[in-house]
Amino acid sequence: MTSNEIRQAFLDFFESKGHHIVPSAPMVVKNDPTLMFTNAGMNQFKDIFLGNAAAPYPRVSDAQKCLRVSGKHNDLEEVGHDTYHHTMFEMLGNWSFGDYFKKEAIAYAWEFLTEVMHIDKAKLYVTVFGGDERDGLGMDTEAYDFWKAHIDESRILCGSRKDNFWEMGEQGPCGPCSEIHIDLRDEAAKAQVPGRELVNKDNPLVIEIWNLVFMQYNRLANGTLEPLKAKHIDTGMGFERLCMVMQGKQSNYDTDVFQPLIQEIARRAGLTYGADEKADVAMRVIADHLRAVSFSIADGQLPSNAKAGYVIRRILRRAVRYGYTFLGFKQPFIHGLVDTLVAQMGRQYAELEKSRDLICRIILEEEQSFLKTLANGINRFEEYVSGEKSKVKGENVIDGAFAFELFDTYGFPVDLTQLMAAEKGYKVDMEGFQRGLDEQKNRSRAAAAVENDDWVELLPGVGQEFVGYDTLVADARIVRYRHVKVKDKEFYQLVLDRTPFYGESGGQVGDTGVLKFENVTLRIVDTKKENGLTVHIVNADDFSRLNMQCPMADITLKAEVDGLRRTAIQCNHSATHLLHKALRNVLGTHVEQKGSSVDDQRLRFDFSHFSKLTHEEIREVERQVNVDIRRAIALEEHRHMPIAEARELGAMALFGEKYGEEVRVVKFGESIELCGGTHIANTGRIGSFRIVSEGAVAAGMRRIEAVTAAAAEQYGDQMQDQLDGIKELLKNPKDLVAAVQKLQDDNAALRTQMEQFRKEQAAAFCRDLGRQLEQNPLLVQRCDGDLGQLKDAMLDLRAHHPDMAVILGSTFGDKPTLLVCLGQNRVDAGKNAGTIVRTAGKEMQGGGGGQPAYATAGGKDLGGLDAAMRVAAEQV
RNA sequence: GGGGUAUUAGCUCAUUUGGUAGAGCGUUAGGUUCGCAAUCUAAAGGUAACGGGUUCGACUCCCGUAUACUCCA
Repeated sequence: MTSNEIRQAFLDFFESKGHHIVPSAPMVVKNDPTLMFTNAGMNQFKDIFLGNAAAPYPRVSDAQKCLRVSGKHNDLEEVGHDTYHHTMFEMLGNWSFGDYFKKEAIAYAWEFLTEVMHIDKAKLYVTVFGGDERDGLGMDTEAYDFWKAHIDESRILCGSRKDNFWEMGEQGPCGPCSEIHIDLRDEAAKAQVPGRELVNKDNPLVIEIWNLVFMQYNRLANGTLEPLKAKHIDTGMGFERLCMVMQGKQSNYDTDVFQPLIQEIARRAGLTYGADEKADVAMRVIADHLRAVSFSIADGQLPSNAKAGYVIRRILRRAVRYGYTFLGFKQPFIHGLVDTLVAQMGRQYAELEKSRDLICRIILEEEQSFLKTLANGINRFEEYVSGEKSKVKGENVIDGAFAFELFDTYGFPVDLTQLMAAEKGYKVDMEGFQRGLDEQKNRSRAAAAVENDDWVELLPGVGQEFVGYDTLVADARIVRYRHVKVKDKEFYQLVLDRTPFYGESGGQVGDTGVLKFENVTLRIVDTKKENGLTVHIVNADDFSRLNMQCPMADITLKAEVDGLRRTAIQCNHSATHLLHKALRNVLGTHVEQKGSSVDDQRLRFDFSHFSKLTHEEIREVERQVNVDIRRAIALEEHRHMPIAEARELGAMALFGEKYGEEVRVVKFGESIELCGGTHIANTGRIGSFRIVSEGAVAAGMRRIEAVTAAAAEQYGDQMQDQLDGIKELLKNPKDLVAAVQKLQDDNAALRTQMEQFRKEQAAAFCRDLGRQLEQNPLLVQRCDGDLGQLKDAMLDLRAHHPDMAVILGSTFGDKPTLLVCLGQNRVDAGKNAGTIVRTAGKEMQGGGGGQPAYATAGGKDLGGLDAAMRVAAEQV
């Protein structure tokens, strides 16, 4: 079976068992501060497990793209060196939300593996939770008994809490789990060591393929467990591993998921996969990382210098580095592999196919930039080795601090430093390097310390409702709150049962406003969304005042959104939709939203497009948006439309966004988008729209910033004021541009004339001094003039009068300046203009310095200038 | 979020206790050539990112801001 057939068989199987098949959620996670990327199949259902959202279907199944590169699961450095670690992989899963439980989950898994995949039962082992004293839990006998019906008891093993008790985090839903393992070894190996002794022992051929999690407890903040009312099933099967089993391979990388990529890499490198271990590792690394990076870009996460974007950049760089070192790719090559990947997976993941061009360009640009970083590092390394520093220590040792500087500041991988050092017979002081790295880590950890107290539940089990589409004021009760401390700043986070406040999401900023209770006003400084919860961030002092006054569980507060600010935000958000449509009209339908940020000041819109917008294009886009504003189109909003119907309507969906089965559709005339944000009731209220800037963000990506309403007027006013100011200065000419042009031309001509005049003056001055110097090589004189000009004159004179000594005193403003210039013969005789001006400068309460032949000094006392000149004259 | 580095001519980069801002490429003009490439000669091109401070004097030292790069979280 091909990998695509296997994936389809899985989905078909669970569909036949009454499961609803949902698409993979984006790999890049939004609205969850604890997670940057989807790292497990259950991520997109986290809201449901936490009880923040209702399940759309009782039974669901999918193939989810996942990325494990940061946090708890960080497999990055393992990838390539073995046969089964990946950054990006697919997780096949089936879920039951309060529907079926252990019995069916076990039966389905067994049926799929043995009757659909026809895997030999003699190769399979299962594990169940063996109990844990600390939690006071006994063995999961339920699971054990259900398994007994399918498999011989000698193949059921009991596992520890580490392997067989699954938890999402410190707190929250959790439960025992049951894993299915497969023994892929040959008969001889099996005869030597029985498979059951190798389960969960990191043997690459006795591996876990499926984990069935039985969520039945909730872990409280104090560590104790309470039973869940609704029990859930959460399963995850490694797709690449299943492919390996089904295709009779011993490595994930030998399946058709990776082989097309690996073969293409081998072809381009002129090598054969399997011939050399180091080259093989490199090829696996590149194949894996290409997938991770391409899918991330398709999901809208570009490589960048911070956070999630930086993780993606690092993955790509690791691939470039392996190709560079072990496969001899000194030029960008990874972008050339995108077509192979699209051919392999583009059918299952349409976003990949659609973003092919963008992915190619961005990877190419990143490769070029990293190769530059490498070249830069190599230069620095060569400089260091050829310089003195490395020889001071006597030994051929590269200072650890230097290796760390290369790595930390210039991004040069330390293993490359080691490699280059070895070629020159040097060693790198790795202990010193590690010290630097440790210090860095400690600094970061100390700075990142955030203290989150536990949630205080006031109204357990009470849900929350967002009413902000329809009203800006609502009565609300506090469901729970917690104290948060970030670097000496204290806040409280509140969850309300009803709220008009929009939590930051989809690029729209959170609302601000107040909560009122009797004579107490709580300022809400920001509103955020966390795992589907709207969290209100409240000033700590305000909250303490309220807290002291009354029992908070009983009171009802009045929640009021800052209406003016919200209106400004809504104008910008609605205008963003109009802009999106206008851009597609003017530039073409290749234009797609790649990022959007809307607040009360301005809107920012990133989109795919490959060249700079011309002035005319910008004007046309602006014009179309303003026409839509003048048409005063009423907002047409569908809050709960089935996604299929929305697509039918032609609504624009964004890749990288997670959509449920029911979506909200926001329609202004021909602009139809899936959007959860808040909007103005009628485009007419936007008033006016101006584009403020247009520029590049990355290869193939442009950014527009614009303003609307009052801000647009203000922008126009500023421009007009500037223009009026210029006009007035130029006495209101008929043609302003021509007038400015003339002004510039005149100015240039005058400057040339002035320069000419100055040169002549300086030349005359020089001639004059020259004549005097022929009479007497010592010249002491007061003069006025530009210091720079005098300098040029002096240096010119020096060339012709090796015996000269010129001392000039001048005043600039109310400050005296002394200038001493000596001919070469005097310098050779040991005279030093620098020391002379320094001593002479004291006469006018100043100091100075310079070079032996030419020096200046300044002072504060104008009256001392003559004395200073006299002192200098005595010393030349 | 924290640390480090950088920002100098259109581009790539030099400039050491703070004391005369330069090079290569590119541009322009001229020479050589029927013309082009090539080459020679010359010229133009600078608010040293921005804003403060220290100093007689700041590209250089200090503080702040912006942008980019980079490492850590």
